[in-house]
Amino acid sequence: MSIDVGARLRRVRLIYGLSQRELARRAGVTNGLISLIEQNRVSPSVGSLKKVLDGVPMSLAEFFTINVDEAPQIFYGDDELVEIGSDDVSLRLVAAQRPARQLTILRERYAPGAATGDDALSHRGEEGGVVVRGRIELTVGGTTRVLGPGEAYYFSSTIPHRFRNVGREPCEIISASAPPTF
Amino acid sequence: MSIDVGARLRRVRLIYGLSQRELARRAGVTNGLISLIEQNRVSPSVGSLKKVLDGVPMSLAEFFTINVDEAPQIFYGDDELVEIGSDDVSLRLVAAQRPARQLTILRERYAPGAATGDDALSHRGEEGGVVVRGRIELTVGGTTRVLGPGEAYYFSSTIPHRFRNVGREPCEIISASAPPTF
DNA sequence: CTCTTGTGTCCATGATGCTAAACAGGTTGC
DNA sequence: GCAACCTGTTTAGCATCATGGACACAAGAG
Repeated sequence: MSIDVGARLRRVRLIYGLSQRELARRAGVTNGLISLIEQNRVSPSVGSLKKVLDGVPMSLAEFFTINVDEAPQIFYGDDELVEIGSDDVSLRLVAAQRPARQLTILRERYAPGAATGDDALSHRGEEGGVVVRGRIELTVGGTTRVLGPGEAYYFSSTIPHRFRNVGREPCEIISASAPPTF
Repeated sequence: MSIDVGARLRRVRLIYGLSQRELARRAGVTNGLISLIEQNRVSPSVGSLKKVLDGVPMSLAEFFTINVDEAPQIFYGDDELVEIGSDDVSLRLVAAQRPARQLTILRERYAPGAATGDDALSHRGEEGGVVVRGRIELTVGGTTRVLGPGEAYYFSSTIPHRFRNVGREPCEIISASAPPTF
């Protein structure tokens, strides 16, 4: 069938946490147009679609390339980590099946209530990590989940993300990112 | 600036050797529309562009992904072949600068008495060719034969081989080999 | 409760895409 | 010569897109 431009746009917009009006403002179009496109009530001109995507920003190539069906796995349960270590050195690999990984490991500790800031982070590369102690609220794109000890995450750093300790005890995470930003 | 949809479409269409009318017929649109799009006199709707590309066929993702700037060179003039041989054995390479070549095509010219060297050649892949002018003595493994114009050869490059011009006039061969060694 | 501010949807109208057909130029064959 | 057929371009008119604004609903603040 035809490409579901509407669903794609809606997904992209929500991943970046924008309302129709906010996206419209950034793109220099009307909110009504965003609404009509997302409902597939119109087939936007390439020019219009480009304007809209410039507000994200995202290229037309990216837009038509992203797979809306199978989103890459973001959250991993305790039992979804792959053990690649030995008896005395346990190495449990996150996103083992994800191709072309390049990781730098960090150890992060969050005080109760601490967060990575009011604005969401967004930068090059990919990052992932494991909660060792405490509980952390992680927002990636439009999805939010509270992770506890043993649970993990892995996502592309270009998707806006934010960490916040919602527990009463310190939270500890073993994380990795690439390419190194520090 | 904006994506040059017109140039992209024209390039795609010509790569596939279609006229505006033929593409229009396959796509179920009018030839006028193809013309207008290629001139960037309109910004086609995504739906229309998809219809057009279905006539190729090509996906929207492909369409926006292809690099329209660096069009691979198709035709090479005599002086556009890169010389990689020596004085008495001239090897002129086709599409030398093209990245990720799968094939090495050479126009070889042997001066009278010239040879590829005292030791026999041996490398990966397969190679073959046709003698265009003169006579060449080709030794492959234990077999030797003299080939004249119109005659050809094909063998696995791992078998030791050697070329030698046994005639009194220059010998010219068009050869091909894969994977590329240059 | 009202008022404000956010969300997404709907509608009339002007802007633009798209079609059908005519047009102009080039090549082939009679 | 000209007729037939190809090529890409242009144009009038109709269909569709895109806008600006109204509308309905929900969540908070006072």
